[in-house]
Amino acid sequence: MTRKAAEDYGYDYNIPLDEFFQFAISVDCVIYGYHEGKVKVMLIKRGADPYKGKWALPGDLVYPKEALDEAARRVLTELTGLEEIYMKQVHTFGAVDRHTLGRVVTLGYMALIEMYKHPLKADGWAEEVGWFEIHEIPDLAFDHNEIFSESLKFLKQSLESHSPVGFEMMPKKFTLLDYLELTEYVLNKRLDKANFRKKLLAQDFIEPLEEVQKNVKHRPAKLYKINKKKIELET
Amino acid sequence: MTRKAAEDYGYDYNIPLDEFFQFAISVDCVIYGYHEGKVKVMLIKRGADPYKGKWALPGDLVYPKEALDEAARRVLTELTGLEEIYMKQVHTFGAVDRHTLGRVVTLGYMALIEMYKHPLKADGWAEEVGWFEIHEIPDLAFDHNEIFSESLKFLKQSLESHSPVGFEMMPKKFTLLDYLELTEYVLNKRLDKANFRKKLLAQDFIEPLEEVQKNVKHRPAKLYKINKKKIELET
DNA sequence: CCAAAAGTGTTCATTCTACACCCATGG
DNA sequence: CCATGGGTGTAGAATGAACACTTTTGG
Repeated sequence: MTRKAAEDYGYDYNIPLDEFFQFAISVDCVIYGYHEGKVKVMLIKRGADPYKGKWALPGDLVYPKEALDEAARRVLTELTGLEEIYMKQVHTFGAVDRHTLGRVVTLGYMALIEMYKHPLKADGWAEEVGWFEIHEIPDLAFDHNEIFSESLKFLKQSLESHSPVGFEMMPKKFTLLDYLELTEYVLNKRLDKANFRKKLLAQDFIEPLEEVQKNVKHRPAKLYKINKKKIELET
Repeated sequence: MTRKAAEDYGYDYNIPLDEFFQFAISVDCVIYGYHEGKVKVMLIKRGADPYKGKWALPGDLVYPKEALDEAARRVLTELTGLEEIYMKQVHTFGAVDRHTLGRVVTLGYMALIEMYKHPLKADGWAEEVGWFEIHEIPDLAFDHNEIFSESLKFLKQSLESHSPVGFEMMPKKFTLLDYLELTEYVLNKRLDKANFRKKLLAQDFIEPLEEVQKNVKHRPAKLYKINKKKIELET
């Protein structure tokens, strides 16, 4: 692309247009899962410099012919083996010196998975994969702590307003008190059981099943499911 | 950057790393202003192809050594002559074919200005600058209608929850009913005057002045101002 | 006096919060 | 029977919605 061509397109710069086409784009995913009362985030340990040995968010560069959401979905699927993951773009970070390889602008995504489902596997550039409780995230590579914080802020807001995202971390059939536990853990505060139940059951996307818990040594809890069709109508 | 060097950094791709550094980044700003009861958005008319003659959001390519917010602020300042503009990154768009010049990923920003302050000026690549009522936005160039919609969604949410952003479009001293009018226009519905007052005055960042309106042929309204310090404490 | 917009008070309905209580199961 | 968690009811406070009313100015 010559400068003349660029001008025909409506640009008029003092530096050649090519200079602008030097960026790389990456996606970094904050993958949340719920396991035994705790919400955790999947991190990978970097196997090479920069930040060798540091934990980082899983991510990758976006291919030149790849859509942004597509790239995020690729990372998620490769890492977890799951399709159909809830995923949302949260914020874009692009400090000039955030990456040592060159100018890399990264899109932070938040993803929620049913943790028990996914077969953990280390990737090519990761030595190790681990799950960390969201309240005990270590120092991460690059600006990943900031990306994590933004995503957590969003997750908290969603749970506080009872918008139907937390369910993406639960199994298809779940009890209301499991979900209460998840919410309490993320928000880091106790909630009233009775009021929480009422609030949830008032939402019409949550539907009771005829089934109950098995093998518990107390009164078995009723199981519920999410009706995704009703969710889509709301938005 | 050679492939070997890239591998040292922890990347291992089948295509050379350079291939990834082909993107350009741009920022597109949805600039809102309030004038005579109506909220409007600033658009520029494109002077060249593609989309010659179409209205578009003001924006620009990000320079290789420039931070993202910095680029957005540059666009805003160049266009309006104002410093200190409220500005917020909203969403990033990057469909593969969204731009004819090459792969350009764009960050949508929302900005709010005190409209009466700014001296309108057409830019190099714009034939014309115009303000359009937010409920009558024409077909825009690129994916700019989508960027606009995202920003409007955010603005509506902010106003509904009475978070202190709409004030950025008002003069330093304003009446509560002016602000009511602004809110009604954006949300496109009538609100109860009395309840709106109570709600607003309950927020502690809004403070009454000793001053009142002048030259009106009815009971003059009290003027209020925003205490920015209190806003920062909240967030 | 009147017109016009500013500003207040009251009522009723809805939602939130706290907390006490009952229920079903395994052992 | 008890322990354990599941599940319900209710009273009082806080908030929201609707609407009638009073106040202050210019003319």
